[in-house]
Amino acid sequence: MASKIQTLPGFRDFPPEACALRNFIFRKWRQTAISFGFSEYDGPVLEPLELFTEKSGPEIVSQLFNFEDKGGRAVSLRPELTPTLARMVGANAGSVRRPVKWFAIAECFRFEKQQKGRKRSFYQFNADVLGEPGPGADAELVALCIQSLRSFGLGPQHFVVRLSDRTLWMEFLFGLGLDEEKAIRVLSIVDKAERVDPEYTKEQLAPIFGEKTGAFLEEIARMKAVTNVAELEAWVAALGMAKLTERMAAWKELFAVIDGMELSDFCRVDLSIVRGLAYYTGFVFEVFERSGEGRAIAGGGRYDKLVEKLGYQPMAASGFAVGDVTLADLLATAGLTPNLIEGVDCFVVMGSSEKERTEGLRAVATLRSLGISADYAIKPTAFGKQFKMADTLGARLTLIFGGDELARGVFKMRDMATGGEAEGPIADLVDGVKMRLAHGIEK
RNA sequence: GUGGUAGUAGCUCAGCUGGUUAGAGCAUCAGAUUGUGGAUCUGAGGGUCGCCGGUUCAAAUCCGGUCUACCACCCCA
Repeated sequence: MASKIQTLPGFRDFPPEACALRNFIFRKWRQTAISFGFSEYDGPVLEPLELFTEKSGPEIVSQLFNFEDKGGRAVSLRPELTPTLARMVGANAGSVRRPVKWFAIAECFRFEKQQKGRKRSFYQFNADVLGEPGPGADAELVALCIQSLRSFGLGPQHFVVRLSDRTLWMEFLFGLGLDEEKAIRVLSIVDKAERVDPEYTKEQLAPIFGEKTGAFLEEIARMKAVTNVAELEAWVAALGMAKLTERMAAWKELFAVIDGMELSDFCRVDLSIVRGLAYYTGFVFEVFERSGEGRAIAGGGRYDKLVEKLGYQPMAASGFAVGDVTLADLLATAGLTPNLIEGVDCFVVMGSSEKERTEGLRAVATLRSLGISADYAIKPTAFGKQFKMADTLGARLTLIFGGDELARGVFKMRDMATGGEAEGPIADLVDGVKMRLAHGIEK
């Protein structure tokens, strides 16, 4: 036998059970997004390499599935959807209805070593609001993100949305006299601070703050202790920086919507969330698993400069993404993976005589044409075996087309859950079946 | 890219310090069962023990490499 060819590392097969779970997740995402008035879009899986390097810099190439196509073009499978979206909206900036509320469910690819929750191919639920710079857009996205998780049965005991603000951070650091470059360096140090030795953090900060490093770290500790808007306001007031005080209006607006939608239980202010990339410009948020590892489930934020960076008219933008892999993990650990076995409505049992087969097959075809799912044994099989198949396939109703029944112009229906049986004239097949499917048959 | 752990049937695993023809449960298929499913019993199929090489009279077992998975770094758009 030839060597068995497996899936590439980080890629998955989706046999029916896995596919059913995937589609279940997609369905919830789609339903929720539509219920929020978002419109679905999609884009090419393969894009010019520059689209991604333009946004994130040449360093990301090491994590891209990129190659040269036969026309000599540098191309890459998409690692995310945001640049595609920005292009699409930017190119149609003059004519799209604003605010743009769009979502996508897209397969994305990243060439990196896989581990739990991280594959090389995964599906992302993306939602974005463009053309609306105010906090209302961010609030709408937070709300959608929360509702999309709730639609799976997840609640505040399972996850928490941690909200932060890149604007607040930058103004704070500017207020301390840093320039943009230094401020960004400090952010990346702070971002990692939770995971590394405090002494190391101190060493990293020393060249920037000198002897004030200790004082800075104390201030950071106070800042990170903030968990709600009232505390944030108190912290800002104590600092006495005018720009930060101004910024509080946006926070109040954000939480006015979150409170109004009764989502406060899901949200927490957490300024330790900085998120890696420099292109975030305002509110940012991450959703974390509440129990156990505290893995990140979703993340997003405002990226007002990206559309312009891609060469279009400036347009405010904010968005988030959720991956299918971590979500499926979370659902599994929370015991919220539903039973996805989808049984057929009817299984038609038929005798092996020509008349029985003919009548049975006609019934199958009729039911199917009306959208009632129906299955049968492809090759003539013993009755007992056919019932077994009906059971295995999860049929709700078994229809029996046998010699005894046909001689009287009827067929028999058996409710596979109750074991109850009833007969009906073949002429009224559809009505009989619909009625029994709706109400079952008493034993 | 770096390091750690693991890999035996579709799944979960057993296989003692190397020793005939590699096992079990579940699952699948068939029969008991040619007009009634879930249960039970009987049987079958399914493995080059991840792959390549080495040591040995002899390797699933020991050694080296490699691939893959998981975990921790790096990164996280």
